Amino acid sequence: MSNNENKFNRYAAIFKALSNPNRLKIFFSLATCCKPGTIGIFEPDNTACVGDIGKDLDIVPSTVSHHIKELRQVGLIKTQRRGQNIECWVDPEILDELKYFFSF
Amino acid sequence: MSNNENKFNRYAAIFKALSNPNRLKIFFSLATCCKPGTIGIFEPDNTACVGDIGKDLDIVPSTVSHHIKELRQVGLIKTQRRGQNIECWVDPEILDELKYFFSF
DNA sequence: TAAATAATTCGATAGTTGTCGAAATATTAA
DNA sequence: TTAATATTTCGACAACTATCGAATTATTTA
Repeated sequence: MSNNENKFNRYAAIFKALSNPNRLKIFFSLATCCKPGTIGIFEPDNTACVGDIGKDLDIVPSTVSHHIKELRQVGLIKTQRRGQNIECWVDPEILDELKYFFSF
Repeated sequence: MSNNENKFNRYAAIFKALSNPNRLKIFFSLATCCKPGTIGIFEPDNTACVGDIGKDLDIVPSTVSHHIKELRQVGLIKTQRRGQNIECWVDPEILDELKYFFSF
C-alpha cells in the first residue's frame, strides 16, 4: 500500500470516528470544556468519567465506552485511568493536523 | 431540535461523507487539482467527469455517481452539467467552516 | 474480605453503507 | 432519427454500525 493510500485510509478513519452525532458531541465536549491537551473537566474533582458523558447524551455506559474506544483508536483522544474513572482529553496535535488537512 | 443539535447533525453528516476512502480521494482530488471554488480540471477540456474519476479509483461509474451525490448533499462540492459531463468543484466556504470547526 | 462504583467486553439485532450490474435518462454526433 | 457517450437511478447483497442489556473486570470503601 502506498503512502498516499495510507494517508487516505487514516483520515477516512478519523472522519468516520466523527461521523456519529453522539461521538462528535463527546469529542466536542472534551475539546471545549478545557484547553486541548489537558484533562477534561466535567466534575469538580477534575475528571471526565464515562458515566457523566453518558448522562448528557442519554446513552448507556457500554455505548459511551464503545464511542470513547473508537475516538481513541484513531488518535483523536487520549485516555488514562485514575482510580475508578477513565480520564479523557483531546490530542492537540491531531487538531493541528486536521486544520492543516483542510488548508488547500 | 435545538440549534446545537442541528449543528452536530450537520457536521456529523459532513464527516460521514468524508469517512469513505474513495469519497475522500474524490474530494481531495477536486480540492487540490485547482483552486477551491473553481471547476476541477482532470482533462485538457477543463472538465472533471465521473468516468475519469472512476478510472483513477477503480470503481464503476454508478458508484462514482453515488459518491458525488453524497458529497454534494452535505454541501462539500458543487456540480453543474456541461454537455454530457457533470463538472464538480469544492465549495471554498465549507473549507473555511471546517478549518474553523477544529480551532478550539 | 465483601460491597459498591466505574468501565469494559460480549452477544444480539435493527438499521445503514459501498459496491456492483442492469436499466433508464440526457446530451451530442453521425 | 439513430447511434454513441456520460451519468443517474434502481435493486440487490454482503459487510458494517449504533445501540442495548447482561456479564465481567478493575478499583475503592466499609
